[in-house]
Amino acid sequence: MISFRKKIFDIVKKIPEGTVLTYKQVAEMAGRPKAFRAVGNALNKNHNPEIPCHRVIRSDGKTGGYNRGSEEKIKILKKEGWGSGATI
DNA sequence: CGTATGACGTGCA
DNA sequence: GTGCACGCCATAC
Repeated sequence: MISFRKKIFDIVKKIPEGTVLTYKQVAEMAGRPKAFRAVGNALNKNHNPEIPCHRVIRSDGKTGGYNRGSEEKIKILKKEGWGSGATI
C-alpha cells in the first residue's frame, strides 16, 4: 500500500456481503483511526465499480453518501441485510 | 509548496 | 434528544 487511499480501497473491497463497516472502522483498519475523514474523501473520489463503498456508512447509522446516489446505497444495504434487525 | 475542500466524529449547550 | 461548532487526516488544485 503506497497511498492511504489504496489501502482504503483494498479494505472496502474485502468487506463481505451483508457486512457494513463505518468510516471510523475502515480508518482504523487502515491504521489511521483519526483519518476517517480522509476515508470518505478517498471513497468520494473513487468511481471504481469494484469498490463496494455502499458498505461503508457513518457511525450514526446513516448511509452518508454514494457515487451512484444515497438511495441506491440504502437499497443495496437493505438488500444485503442491513436494516433487517442487524443494523450496525 | 501552500491553500481549500470533503461521503466524518466527538463534545458541549 | 436535538443542534451547533470544532477538530482531524488525506487528496486535489
